[in-house]
Amino acid sequence: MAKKTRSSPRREDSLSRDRIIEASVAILDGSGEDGLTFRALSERLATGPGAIYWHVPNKGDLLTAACDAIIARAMNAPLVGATPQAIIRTLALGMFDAIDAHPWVGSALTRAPGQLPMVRILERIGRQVSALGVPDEEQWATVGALLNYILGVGAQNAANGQLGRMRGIDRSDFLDAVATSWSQLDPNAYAFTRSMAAHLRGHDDRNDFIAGIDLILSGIEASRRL
Amino acid sequence: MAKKTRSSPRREDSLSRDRIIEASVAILDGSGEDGLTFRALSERLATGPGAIYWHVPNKGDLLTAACDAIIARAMNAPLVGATPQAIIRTLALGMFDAIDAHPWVGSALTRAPGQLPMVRILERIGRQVSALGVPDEEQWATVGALLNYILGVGAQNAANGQLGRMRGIDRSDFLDAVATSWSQLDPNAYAFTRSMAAHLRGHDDRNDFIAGIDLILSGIEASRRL
DNA sequence: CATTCTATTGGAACGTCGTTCCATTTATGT
DNA sequence: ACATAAATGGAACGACGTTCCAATAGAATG
Repeated sequence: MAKKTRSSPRREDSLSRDRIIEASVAILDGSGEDGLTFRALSERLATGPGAIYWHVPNKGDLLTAACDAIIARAMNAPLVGATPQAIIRTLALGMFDAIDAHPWVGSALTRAPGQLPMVRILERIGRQVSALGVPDEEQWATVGALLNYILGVGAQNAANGQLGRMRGIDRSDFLDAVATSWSQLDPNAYAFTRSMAAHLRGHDDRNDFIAGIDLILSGIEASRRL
Repeated sequence: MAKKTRSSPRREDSLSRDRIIEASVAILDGSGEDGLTFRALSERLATGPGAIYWHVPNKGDLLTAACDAIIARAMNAPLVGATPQAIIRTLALGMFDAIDAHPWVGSALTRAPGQLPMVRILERIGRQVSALGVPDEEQWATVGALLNYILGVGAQNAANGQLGRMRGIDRSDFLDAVATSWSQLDPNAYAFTRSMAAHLRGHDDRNDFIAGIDLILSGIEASRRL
């Protein structure tokens, strides 16, 4: 890769970081994480791997950049919300929907700690936590609770999609298979897990996700009242 | 790979699933996720890749099995706790410490959704949530909040360790580098993140982690009182 | 004890990946 | 028009997960 210089492209059909990222997102959406290879990318862009490396340092950075393109879109959506709580809920749902539409974002996020995509989310949520009146010394832990919960659900959704794809079945069939295997566990050793198997079938991911957010929000409120 | 039959080994130095998993854990601890290859494993066990495949179906399953060995140890530790809350705190800290000692477990966990290692954690936490008096229909979301938070922190710790290793620096130096890059962000667009940069240096991961657990626990309590 | 059979072994080989290298092409500045 | 530098694209490298298969070693059989 090299430093950037020129402002206007030298050729009409020239390569650019943005075109590469755009193509990467398309491949990731269409073929999942494993589908993104420099060879697939070369073919789609009608070029060779070497040309791509002129614009992008390595695959990890490319994945992070593709992830950031999605996150930036999700976090720049206009926020209509009366209270900080309402805005946090909207932000969280925005993340959920973004990862639901682009499952690879879930795992890409966890591989880029402290980098741009994560910082975007941290900032948006942090401001609302601050607006909530959480004292300075508790803000990190509070934002961390929300952020890590969102990341945890996202990573889980990503993994479900990935495993399902590998076995050639869709997400709900995969969850069904998990529910079946849970219901065959030892009744004594895994009583709780067995009781959850029923709930796992046909539950609403999104509802359960936002219920978790509400739980944390009410924890924040409870702590604030002490 | 093949089906299991024999009970006693045919040779003294014979291969076995357990010996392979044990060696995998050693390699993962010593060289991180990328260090675990069938070639490295072959060398350590003084055999060839083909022999390993007789006992293990593929790399993914091997990683999950290695992960499960760590999780099983952590979740079978004796639990002394007066209240369900205290037990949940102990379990969560056990997970934190296990991932801190074996960072690769953090990312291995997210790649095995609904499988044995996750189920172990789900069961242990679920029982305490149940003991807490959370109504049946809220148990899934409640356990999910705790579990996903733990997973999120774990994945984050794993990623920090992995990125640090790649750059040849240790964890605290890596966090320091992140803090530096945060403090150079635009003051208007990233005011909150900048204010967190200071906290990031020299904070106690473990304390912040348990503070998040307490936040969720108090949210559970608050919801229960409604 | 000799022989057969089958579970296991270990190393060679295949296809794919990320990445590097480099000869070639294209636009710019003189 | 020519020299220079930016940008391209395809060949090649080393490492990986996995498959294949000829060789072994203990168990079972006679």
